[in-house]
Amino acid sequence: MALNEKYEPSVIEPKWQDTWARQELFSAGKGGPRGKKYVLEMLPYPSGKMHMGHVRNYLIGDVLTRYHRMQGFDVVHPMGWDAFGLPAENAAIKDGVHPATRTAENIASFKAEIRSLGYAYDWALEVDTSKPAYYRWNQWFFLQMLERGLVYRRFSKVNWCTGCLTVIANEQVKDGRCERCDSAVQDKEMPEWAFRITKYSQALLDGLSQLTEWPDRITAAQRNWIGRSEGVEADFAIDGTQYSARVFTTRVDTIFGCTYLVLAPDHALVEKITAPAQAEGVKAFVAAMARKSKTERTEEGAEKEGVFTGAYAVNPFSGAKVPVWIANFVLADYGTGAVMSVPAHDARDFAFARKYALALKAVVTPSSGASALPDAPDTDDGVLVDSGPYTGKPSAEARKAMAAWLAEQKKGAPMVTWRQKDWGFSRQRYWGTPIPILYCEKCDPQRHGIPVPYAQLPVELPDIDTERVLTGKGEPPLAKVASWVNTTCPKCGGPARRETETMDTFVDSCWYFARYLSPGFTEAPFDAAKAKQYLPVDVYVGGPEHATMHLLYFRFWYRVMKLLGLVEGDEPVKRLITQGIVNGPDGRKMSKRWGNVVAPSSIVGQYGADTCRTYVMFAGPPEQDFDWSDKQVEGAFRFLKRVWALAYAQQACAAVKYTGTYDGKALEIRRAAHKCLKRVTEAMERLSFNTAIAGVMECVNSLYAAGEPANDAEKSAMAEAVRIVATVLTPIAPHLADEVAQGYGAAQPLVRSGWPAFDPGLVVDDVLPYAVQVNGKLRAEVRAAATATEAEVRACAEADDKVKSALEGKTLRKVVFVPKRLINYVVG
RNA sequence: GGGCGGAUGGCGGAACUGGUAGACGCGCCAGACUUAGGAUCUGGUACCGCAAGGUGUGAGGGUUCGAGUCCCUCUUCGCCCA
Repeated sequence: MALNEKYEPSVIEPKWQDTWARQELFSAGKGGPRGKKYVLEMLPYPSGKMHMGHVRNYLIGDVLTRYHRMQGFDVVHPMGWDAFGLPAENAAIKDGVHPATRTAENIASFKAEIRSLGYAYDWALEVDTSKPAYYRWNQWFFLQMLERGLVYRRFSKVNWCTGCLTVIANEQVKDGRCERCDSAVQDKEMPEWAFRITKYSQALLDGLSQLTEWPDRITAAQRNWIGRSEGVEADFAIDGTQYSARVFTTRVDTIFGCTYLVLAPDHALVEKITAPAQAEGVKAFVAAMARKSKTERTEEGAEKEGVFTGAYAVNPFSGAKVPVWIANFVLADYGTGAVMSVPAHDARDFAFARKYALALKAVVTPSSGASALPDAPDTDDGVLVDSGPYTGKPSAEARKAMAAWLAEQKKGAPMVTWRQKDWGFSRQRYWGTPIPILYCEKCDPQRHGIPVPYAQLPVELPDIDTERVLTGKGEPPLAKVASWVNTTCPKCGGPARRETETMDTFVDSCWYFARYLSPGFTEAPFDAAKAKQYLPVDVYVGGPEHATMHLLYFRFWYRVMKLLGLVEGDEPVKRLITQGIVNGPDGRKMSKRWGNVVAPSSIVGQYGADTCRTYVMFAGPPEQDFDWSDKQVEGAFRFLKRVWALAYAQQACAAVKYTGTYDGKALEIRRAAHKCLKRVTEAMERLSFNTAIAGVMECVNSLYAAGEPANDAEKSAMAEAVRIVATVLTPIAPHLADEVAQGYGAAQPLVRSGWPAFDPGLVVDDVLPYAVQVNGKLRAEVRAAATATEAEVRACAEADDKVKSALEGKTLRKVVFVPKRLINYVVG
């Protein structure tokens, strides 16, 4: 089919999208000579409109999918919907549209946009997490984990978002505000369900060393988040009482320098040990702290505040009596809720001691020898002084010996504490997975919860009168649906009430990638045989903001799935790519607020999907942020038009049959094409998409420079070159590529024709430029054979006038010769 | 404060294991074709200098025949965590 003179993306793009879909070009499971590749992008929340972040995210996966397909891999590339969640429910509160309706509409329009960009998904694998067929397995996992002690109900201080009216995870709190809606977050005591992720803290930490193909910043973020710290617990008796306070410290070597103790304001001992004279002040302080959230209390810049309790604690090592304080910066739920303060060797203790004029005692001389005291604390390890029998020992040695002594005296023990907490996943909202638990007054008076029998799964969300139930006020929405809440106890057959909380949507995204492989499976969450075949995911593409949430949760879940015999191996994802942010043209984050949002649909409408794709990939390396540039978009469009115009002009070449040899211009054309092929192939392997595109541009430039092909050899070379250009452009600009290839006689989409190998004989030049340096400075450039010896290149170089004059009158000390590159004369 | 990234022309960015810095694109300048063009094609474009030549990858030092690349010190910007 002949090419049109004009490049019209709005005509060819929908045509090829239909063709690919009809031919099921991207369906997985059809085998491949080179094995499998699982390419995955993070499960999107289906908001109505795509933004450029999505475009870039899916593009990286799409380019890899097409490229690997062409290389002969069996590629799985699925897409689905993180369909539960707050936005749809909040919208429902506002306008009364049922979340399911809203979500379905959003999915439809999001999907249409995905299609308009030409993404290569296997839609047969589509998953929607808000469907009972999916979330019943969340419930199944919950019950399995409950049986194994990995789910439990606890009464604890939770982060309560005053805007979303629900509990949110620690990971979702940013600067004391809700990451989603930016409302204030309060501490609230309430019961909640939690996953015992801390049981896997060590495993998750150890597993990071396997993740060699993850960006360092992500593994580092997880390491910090898990926050393993090794130390000891030590008991300080409270003078004159039978109580003792247990402290946790990583620096027991400084314990002889402890000059006071600090308890969390809500520490259980506070009430018991406060001296009557101090009672009033302490009470007021505790009450004031209770009103503040923990992020408020501990965030940077927060003033360190405290009060004296009037009690004294006894140092287990020295017997010294030190005052006991309570302060805002000590939290009851971290470590033991009590710390020994050593102002001479800890920055926070130092600041606090300064403020309240507390004593300071140095017990470690820093290894550098230079002490910062008394203006700043010495926080480095060193050698102990004034520390009884431990005096003279280095810090590390002292820590061991002191821990051993504590254990022996039964006054403490070596201890590892973790920053990571268990994952509370109860949400007081409607649009989520119901937690499969029942409460029966008779069988379960303690309200521990009775698991719903497996046979009764799924516990489906009831249909609701949206306006009545989703009011954004009062008790959890599900509690208002009496017909659903009231049910029968599976044990006694008497009346029971359902749990009205739903699950955090991070549960959904913990295992969706496995569900994709067998989305209709009904016997288990997914078909273990498929999982064995395709997992782990080879390439996972998504935003770095998920470092300590989703990317940690799903690693945890993978280990649970292994425990349940569903998967093999420890880690779900081999290679992680975290794409950079697409900012607005003004360099600010794209946002309605700044009016700098560039909608993908408008770019597709104006220039076509291929231009949008080419630009986004050309703008920079995948992991790097970039600012949108309308001018560069024009540039991408111009390039595609140039490709098109070349293909159109040389169309007649496609029919030329030539079997002779190539020389002169014909050979040059072939060299340009094969060098391009080599360059693009190598760039693809390095995920350097921008330089891959640059390589194609260079080739197209030289094809223009070659001018009109004059004979059959040149015409045949030109046709080959255009076909190669179309082929290597397939991952980036697939519609244009297929249209051009078809114009040049291709009978099938390029994805099926494979990725060609370049001709090694055509990518090496016989004659190369050599740099000639004198003492490392460039003095000339000479041309010599690629195989030239040092003597040959010297002969050429020394014939050059500039080189001659630079060498004149100097003593030649050495000559450095780098084959194919340069020669450097070292003279004195 | 800690961790991780960056810093290269007017701009986005190239430069694989140390080997001709600035590929490719944008912008700009000039020319061609045109009634005209913000269309298209061709050429030029790191900086200083008429030139010869010199200077250049955030700053300073080091290793090396040779450093954007490796080492040390510092400045600064961004992100994440406190």
